Amino acid sequence: MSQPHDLRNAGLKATLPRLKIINVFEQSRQRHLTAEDVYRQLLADGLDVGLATVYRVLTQFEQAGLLVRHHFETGKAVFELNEGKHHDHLVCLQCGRVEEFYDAEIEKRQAKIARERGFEISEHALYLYADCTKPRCPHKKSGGQ
Amino acid sequence: MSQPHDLRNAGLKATLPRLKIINVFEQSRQRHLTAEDVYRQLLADGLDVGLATVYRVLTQFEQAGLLVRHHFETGKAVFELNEGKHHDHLVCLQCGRVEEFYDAEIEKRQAKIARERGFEISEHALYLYADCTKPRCPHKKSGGQ
DNA sequence: CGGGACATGGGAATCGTTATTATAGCCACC
DNA sequence: GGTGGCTATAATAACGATTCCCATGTCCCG
Repeated sequence: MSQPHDLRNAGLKATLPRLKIINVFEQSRQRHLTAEDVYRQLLADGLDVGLATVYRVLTQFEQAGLLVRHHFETGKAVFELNEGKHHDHLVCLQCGRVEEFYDAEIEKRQAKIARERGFEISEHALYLYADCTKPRCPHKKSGGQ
Repeated sequence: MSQPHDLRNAGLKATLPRLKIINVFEQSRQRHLTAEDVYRQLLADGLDVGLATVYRVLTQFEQAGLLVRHHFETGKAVFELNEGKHHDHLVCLQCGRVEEFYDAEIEKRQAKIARERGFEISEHALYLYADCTKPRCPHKKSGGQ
């Protein structure tokens, strides 16, 4: 589990809510969590935290580079631990699970397209939405935490 | 401009708000409009329409396949006419304008990635977010119409 | 043209998220 | 180890985007 040290390195005080929030991500079997997910998990763990604090801390963690924020297509934001290696997302519309992938050729062509139009890519988001209707859909929609 | 017939084909009554909303998209020089954009344009055109109606109709049009909805990263939805040809989006973070592009190689590799993992892509979204800090940023944030 | 079904408008409600503010917790310094 | 000062927190209000609700208006088949 995360050490106070991690937070200090990120320029953040090691408060209980912050430590617990990092912990939720490290313990969760779902990589991608909404603010609401994190909030409910904290309450379930017996920590009486405010929803506003969860939002504030998630944003701070994103700015500190500890988390990455995604918007998928629902309109609600989801967060995942930032492990340094960029990847894109394949979202299964049947079970809601998210698979990650990386394709160097796609990355290369994205950069080329932007360059041709006189832009510097600052970030990008590639989401594939798929139906895995086959019986062997690898994931079940878990009831979650 | 759109005919009542178009709407009837889509299974929708040809009401004045609906006809006008289609018209706003056909007349606008901005391809991508928010519900608010459409609403303000209708008021400017002298049609006393309700915002709720705009949202309702945009959703109906999306379901009928007349419009496509995107979420970019702002959280607000934008709509564009569905002209049948798929494309991806390059979003300028400076001026808010959207450029469209299509890259066959990227499309091919997306399909391949999904296939390798046993998925059928039902739709996908590729957004490149860019800073065009150069003085020659090709678009100014227009006040609209 | 008239009746019935459906669409509309207006405002209130909802949802996700952010701002506000008085109180509580963290930690550098002693 | 205590304590001051500064920052983080909880609670709630505010917020913008979107949806719901329902009395009224509009469309269209006959």
